Amino acid sequence: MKTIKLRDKLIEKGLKVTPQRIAILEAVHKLNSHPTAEKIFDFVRKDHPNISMATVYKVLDALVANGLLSKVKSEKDSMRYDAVTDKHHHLYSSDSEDIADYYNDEINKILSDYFKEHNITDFEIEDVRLQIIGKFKNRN
Amino acid sequence: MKTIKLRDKLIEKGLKVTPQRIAILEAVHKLNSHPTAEKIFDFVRKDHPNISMATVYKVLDALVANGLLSKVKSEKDSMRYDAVTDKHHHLYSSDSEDIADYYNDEINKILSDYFKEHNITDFEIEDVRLQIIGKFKNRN
DNA sequence: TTATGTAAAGATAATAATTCTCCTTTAAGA
DNA sequence: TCTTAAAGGAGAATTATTATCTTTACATAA
Ligand SMILES: [Mn+2]
Ligand SMILES: [Mn+2]
Ligand SMILES: [Zn+2]
Ligand SMILES: [Zn+2]
Repeated sequence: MKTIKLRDKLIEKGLKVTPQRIAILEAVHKLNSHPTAEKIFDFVRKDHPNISMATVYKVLDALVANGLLSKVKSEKDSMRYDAVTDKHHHLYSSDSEDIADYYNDEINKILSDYFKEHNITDFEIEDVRLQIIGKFKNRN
Repeated sequence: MKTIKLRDKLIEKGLKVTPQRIAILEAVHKLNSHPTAEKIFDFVRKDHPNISMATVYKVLDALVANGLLSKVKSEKDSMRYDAVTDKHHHLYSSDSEDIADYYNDEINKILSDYFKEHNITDFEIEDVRLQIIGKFKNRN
């Protein structure tokens, strides 16, 4: 995604446009691997050697709160960040920390139709996400 | 679940039977709310005032590794533990830290049938779990 | 039944991830 | 250009978890 686009998204949300925010947004897009805050920090530091870890966390929080990024749960202690904010699911590796995106509108429809007919007692569904656990093949 | 049952499960797995292990297993069963290590510690401490937090973590790890408990991912920093080790899904509250179990064999079959016919490129599925996010109603 | 080896428990330090506090800088609008 | 609120940087603090080291006690066999 173009920097100018990211800039517009920030403005749209009433957030100040700062080099750090642009850099962090770009980093998550470029890394494209559900990076941790640490990974993002290391990447951004190349161009912004004075950026602080606290800034990374504060910016990530703000971007997630405004829907420009999303958070992904992981088995490990650290949070993972995601440039994809559209509805999608995740493939989790059972033997590494790899997480991959999984888009499937067919299954979205199956689930949405199912839960339209079978509602859960005392629970109002807002979103349904799949955690697909398994092994990535052809990795070298 | 009876203490004697828990004792047998430990023996079956070749784990030494200790009062701490029994107490922690019982605690997770009794709390029945996907408790954190801290919550488990507080509960167990009533009967075992000398138990250490390190023991709680070590025992939880051992029990999870041996399939007597399971772990549940959460949005927050801390892990949650689950007495239910059978296949099931989770309802996550979008406005609190509540997590509830959700069993549904019908949907298990739908998903398993679906993925039997539509396999994911370069990925071998081991398990599919639903994260159902929404709001619990009738809570007081 | 007691002795003994080993796995586990307890105390506490260390580490890792995240948040907070406080001060300085800067983006954006007047 | 000036003003000001919002954001960034440095580092301390907090929280969750893990590691290390010593002591205890479960399990088994003499
Ligand atoms: Mn943490
Ligand atoms: Mn941690
Ligand atoms: Zn994703
Ligand atoms: Zn559960």
